[in-house]
Amino acid sequence: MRVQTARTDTADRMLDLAERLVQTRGFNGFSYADIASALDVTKASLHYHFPTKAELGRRLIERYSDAFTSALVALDESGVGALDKLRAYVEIYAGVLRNERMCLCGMLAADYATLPEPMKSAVTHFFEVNERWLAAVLEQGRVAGELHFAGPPLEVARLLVSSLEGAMLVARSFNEVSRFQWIADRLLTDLSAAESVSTGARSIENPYPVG
Amino acid sequence: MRVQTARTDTADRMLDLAERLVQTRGFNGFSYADIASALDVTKASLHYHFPTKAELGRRLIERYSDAFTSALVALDESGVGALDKLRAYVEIYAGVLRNERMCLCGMLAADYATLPEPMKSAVTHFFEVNERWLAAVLEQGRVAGELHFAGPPLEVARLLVSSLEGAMLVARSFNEVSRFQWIADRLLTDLSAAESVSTGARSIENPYPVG
DNA sequence: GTCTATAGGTGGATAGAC
DNA sequence: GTCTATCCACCTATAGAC
Repeated sequence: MRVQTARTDTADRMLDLAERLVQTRGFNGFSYADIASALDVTKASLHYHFPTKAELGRRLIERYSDAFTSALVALDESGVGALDKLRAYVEIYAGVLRNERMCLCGMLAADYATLPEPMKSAVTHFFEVNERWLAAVLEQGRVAGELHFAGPPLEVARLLVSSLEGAMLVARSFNEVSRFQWIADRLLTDLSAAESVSTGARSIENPYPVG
Repeated sequence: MRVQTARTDTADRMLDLAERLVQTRGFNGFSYADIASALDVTKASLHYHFPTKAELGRRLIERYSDAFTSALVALDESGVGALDKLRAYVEIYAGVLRNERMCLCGMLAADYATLPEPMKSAVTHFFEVNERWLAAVLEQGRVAGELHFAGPPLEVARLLVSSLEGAMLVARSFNEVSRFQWIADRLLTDLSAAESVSTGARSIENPYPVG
């Protein structure tokens, strides 16, 4: 059993940069040359670790999805209430946006038609995992009397995922994180109040700086 | 004053196809060669009408934005109520999605970081126009007692634009228009009911088949 | 207004030395 | 595991004939 010598493995650094490039420029908006020059390695070295761009893309989603899932599991094990879970969930998105990025899978959803098949199914799987987790949280909150909404939790969960992804997409164009924050706050307010009573100043803390 | 001879001008056909390619594959997901081969012309001919890809992109947004604005003006002049305006607005989006496309400017928002400057400002302008129009409709509906929401209309308008864009983005990945329709219906229901009472089957008619 | 031809560059990807 | 060198397909864009 051998621990990696380098603090950050080369392949990981490649993935880190590739991830940022996809999240900012899209899957068709960067090249192996971009990564190679930034990391001071050759394209050939990149191809050693990631034979094809399709494979690189697949690995990116895999890693991103796993990290996301871990964060959601950690939230479940934290024992906090449903509303706080939703706040933390929103904060993950906000952290991504603060780094001037779009959600990896939200970005890939835009590029969807041009993606190789393995990446396509990984993208939709990401959304489904998120929707299922949110649906469970919503149900938990409804049972606890903490959240109020009509209809199936999964349907509300889908509204949340779509709205947050869209809010990131648009807010990033304006380079205004506040655009995202206001929308996210309003979505949560509408769920936590018995009737639609969302006015005044809302703010959310900052516990999950991510990505 | 001379009417174009051809039923559809060549430049228009080029724009039509380029628009579809951007809406399905993104601005970095197609080439002049794609358009040329599909229309049976040469790349050089394309460059005659649209010297650079940046100029082609700018013209695409211009045309799309103008068509959208015309549709909104027509709605204003139709004299229908605020809720029906919102329904028609949603139906424009639904029509785009049914053609297996993403909103042009929603797609370009994903490609934003890679766009030439003139395209960037045209994209954000599109969103602002939509938000302003929606804010006016929301205010109209609130005054008429037809819509119920708290806070500034512009804030709710931004929620609507972002949520609809996100719903298109995600629904297109699943190739499920119904995902979009459920979310859009729920958004409108939440605005039209005094309290959040959205259950059961909702449906919306189909008056604006669009691009 | 459309064509042929091509420039000049970059894309993803591979062979083979070290 | 990283390099040099290279392939070939494709990219945006232009020159100049018709």
